[in-house]
Amino acid sequence: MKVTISDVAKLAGVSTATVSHTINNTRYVSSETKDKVYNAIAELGYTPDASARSFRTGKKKTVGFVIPDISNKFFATMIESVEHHLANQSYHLIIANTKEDMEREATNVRLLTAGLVDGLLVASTMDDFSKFDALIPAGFPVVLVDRTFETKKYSSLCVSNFQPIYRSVCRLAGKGDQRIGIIGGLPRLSTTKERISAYQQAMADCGLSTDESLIRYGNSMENSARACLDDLLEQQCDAIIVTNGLMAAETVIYLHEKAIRLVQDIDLVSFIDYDSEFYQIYSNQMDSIIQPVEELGAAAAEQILRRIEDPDTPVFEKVLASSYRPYDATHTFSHSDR
Amino acid sequence: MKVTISDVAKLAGVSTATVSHTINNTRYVSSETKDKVYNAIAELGYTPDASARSFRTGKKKTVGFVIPDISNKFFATMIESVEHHLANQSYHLIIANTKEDMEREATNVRLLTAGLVDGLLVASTMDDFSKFDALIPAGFPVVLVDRTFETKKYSSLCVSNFQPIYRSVCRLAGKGDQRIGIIGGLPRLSTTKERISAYQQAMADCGLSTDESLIRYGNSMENSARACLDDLLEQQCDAIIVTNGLMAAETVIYLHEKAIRLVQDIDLVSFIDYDSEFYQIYSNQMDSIIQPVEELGAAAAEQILRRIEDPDTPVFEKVLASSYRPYDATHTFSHSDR
DNA sequence: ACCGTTTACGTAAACGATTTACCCATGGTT
DNA sequence: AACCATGGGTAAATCGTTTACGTAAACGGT
Repeated sequence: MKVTISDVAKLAGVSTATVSHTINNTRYVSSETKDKVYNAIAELGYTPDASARSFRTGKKKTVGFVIPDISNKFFATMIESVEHHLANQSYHLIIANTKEDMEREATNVRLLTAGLVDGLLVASTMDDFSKFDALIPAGFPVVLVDRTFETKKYSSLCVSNFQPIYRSVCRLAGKGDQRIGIIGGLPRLSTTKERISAYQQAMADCGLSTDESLIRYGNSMENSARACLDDLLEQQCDAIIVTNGLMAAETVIYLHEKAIRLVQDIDLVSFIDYDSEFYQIYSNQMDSIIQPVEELGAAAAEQILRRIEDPDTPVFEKVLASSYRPYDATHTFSHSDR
Repeated sequence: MKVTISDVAKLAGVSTATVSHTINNTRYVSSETKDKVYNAIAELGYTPDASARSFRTGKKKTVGFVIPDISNKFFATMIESVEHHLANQSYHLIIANTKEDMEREATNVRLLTAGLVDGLLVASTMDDFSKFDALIPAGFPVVLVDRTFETKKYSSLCVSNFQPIYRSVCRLAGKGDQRIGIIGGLPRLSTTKERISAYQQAMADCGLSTDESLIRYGNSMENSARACLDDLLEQQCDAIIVTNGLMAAETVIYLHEKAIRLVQDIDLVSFIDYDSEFYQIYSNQMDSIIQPVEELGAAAAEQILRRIEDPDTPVFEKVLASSYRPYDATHTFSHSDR
């Protein structure tokens, strides 16, 4: 049924070694022999079996991406970018969704590292490095993306979190806002910690109250921002900082429901996905923090491929700068047109 | 270095066959022997090698998903749904993005079917069935998703396109709209064809002009809706139908820029992603057509697994009903609050 | 005591590619 | 003429599992 390399060899009148070498360009083969081989391949419609190949060579030409939420635009764009750069090097991408569940992350990492992929990209939802570390076989190529741990054991790529938040607090303070609230993501994540601590430091530096009740945590899923907002509004906030694009959308919608106007009644600063419709609609009414997602994906793909090539590549860490964009009321899309 | 099944067998004092059988529950093993095996496995930290396994069995436990645009919310949600249902059966998902490029689709399908996956899900961007068909090895399990071809050669899952469009035209006509324009997706796609023909038929049935200039095609990428809108607005349209969520967002933004008000100045009907912020914000100002994406993904996963299990499963076709939701001005999110 | 039959496991041959080790011409050097 | 280098090819080992087949021991019935 299935046509194998020896069928080709037989038809071409050469050995399987020669067929393999001509296919893979792995040593000189005379052009006449090459022709014979290629003709036989064409005639039989032969395709080398990928399983057999990766079994023998140990290379699978795949990388895994363990990610918390595929349908979150931020991660979806990252997947797209990673896939694009991997495909260029003829690698394939296997994705595993964890829904911010540590158990699912563990299962997926175990499965993927057990011979399914050559390397792993992880945006981890783990609260503790050792839990994560325990899942990785010694020497397995891993690159942490977006979320990292304190250790220098694995390479990591992320996006600046501290600076844009710090700056935005300062700007709000400069405008006269006193009570500035913040909605963070899951408290266990490195990104959340960095953002919250930037906020706290900036508040302190600006001489503003660092009241605990101004800090709330959502989970970036299931509309959790609403509860946070209820709390913050009760605190009479002049401004609110939202630390991801999903919750930003929830926030805007909820404020509208409550008839609280952006700019006039409350200032909003938010992480937001640049390529979303949401950005286009609201970037004239709130300060935006934009993360370079494409670049993050590109760099992650590049790094994991490098580590797969040479597992002894020294650990690499990079922080890509996010950009902070104060709102511009003259932006093309203006609600006040109506 | 690597610990294999025979290391385990040796340590446990049994044969490799026994180890294999205990791991896979594939024949009776006494509980004492089982214990010996499991102890040896634990002691050595053995994990069966997936490549070797899939080489031997021919099963890779993966399915490929060839998709036109990962960062499009519609497809991202589908990926999420598919991944979820596959993971439940301990299958993995390999994704390949085509960006609506037929060449890339061809390459990806070829690569994936050459031993990388057990089955393939495709939302094809091909204009011609035979081009697609030529890529698929005989008997390879394939399920077409969302976009299909006229033939009954492959199973397909899609979403109703005709009915909601037909209904929306009738509703608009009933409201007194005369010139109803439509923005379709890529003309070569089955979804586009169905939607356009529903539109044409409904227009005719309602006694309205089926002027060609009321039909425009965008490409669901790179802001192509704007050009379409320019044309349609020139045609003095009372209403516009937009056939996917991405272009719907573009449309709303563009109309705002032009200070054309929804409802008052123009009626809008659009396919829209239910779980998007966009839906929450605008579903009170335009009629929505909502596709059951989750269900589509679930059904697709189920079908492809079935075909992988038994390639002789008769070809299966299903159309899931989209829902048509006339707008409700009393919807919670109301712009007029402001 | 003898002969099936079951129970519980072992032996060894695949699976299909890559790759190593080896071979045989041929031609050029001493 | 003996020797070596090299180009172009072959045969066979190898990767780690699964699985068809085999078999020894225990059992039970007559």
